[in-house]
Amino acid sequence: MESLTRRGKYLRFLLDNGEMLVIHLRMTGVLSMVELPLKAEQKKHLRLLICLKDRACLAFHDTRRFGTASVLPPGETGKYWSKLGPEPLEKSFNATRLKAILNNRSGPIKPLLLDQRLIAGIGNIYADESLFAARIHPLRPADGISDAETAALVRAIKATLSKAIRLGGSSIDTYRALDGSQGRFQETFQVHRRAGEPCPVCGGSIEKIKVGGRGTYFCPACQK
DNA sequence: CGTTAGCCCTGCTGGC
DNA sequence: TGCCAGCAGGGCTAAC
Repeated sequence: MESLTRRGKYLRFLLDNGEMLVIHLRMTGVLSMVELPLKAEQKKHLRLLICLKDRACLAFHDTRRFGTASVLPPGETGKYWSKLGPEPLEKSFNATRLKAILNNRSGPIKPLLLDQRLIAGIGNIYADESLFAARIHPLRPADGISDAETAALVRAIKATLSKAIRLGGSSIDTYRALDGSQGRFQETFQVHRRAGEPCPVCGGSIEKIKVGGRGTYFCPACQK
């Protein structure tokens, strides 16, 4: 293997022969190192097994089978990503950039944050937490968000994603790191999956609604 | 073109 | 206590 990179939510393994293995874990996908022979439990929900040397293998397990893995031929490793929006942690993702994305869009802000063609890599958890940090209601029309709020939202997205990465991600359900360890970002959720619990800022009750078909958690007092 | 609804899938949860 | 409907969600497609 030449290199392992990430673009949005896609893992990209560039192989020696120029092909690219692309893996998307979706919600329940897990990568781990296993050793042959596999135990019965390791065979359950196994989707892909890549054996390297000796008896060491990279295993891709996925209970819900939403995850994907595919191999791109050498000539097609570039255009695959052309539809994805900017990386939110890059310097070039700033208030000006986000403003341009939200401009002239009358729909609610939250589904736009989840649209990978507009911004790459923000999932449902991180959209909820970012909007809370920026004090923006998830149903706010995107083109009605002020310059100051747009700047706050950029800061919130960067801070939320950075913190989640630092804490190893969110192990709500099945997510584990390669070594099997759990992420700890879920311990710091402010609003996500906390319906009925008190808001950490104002003490009011956190509400849950559906936005764009996704469970959405927010504080109706803090987020306007 | 923008927006929305439905589908895929299985394990867990909540309500009775 | 046991059962089962409903929920969870990223990305794709279809429909409007």
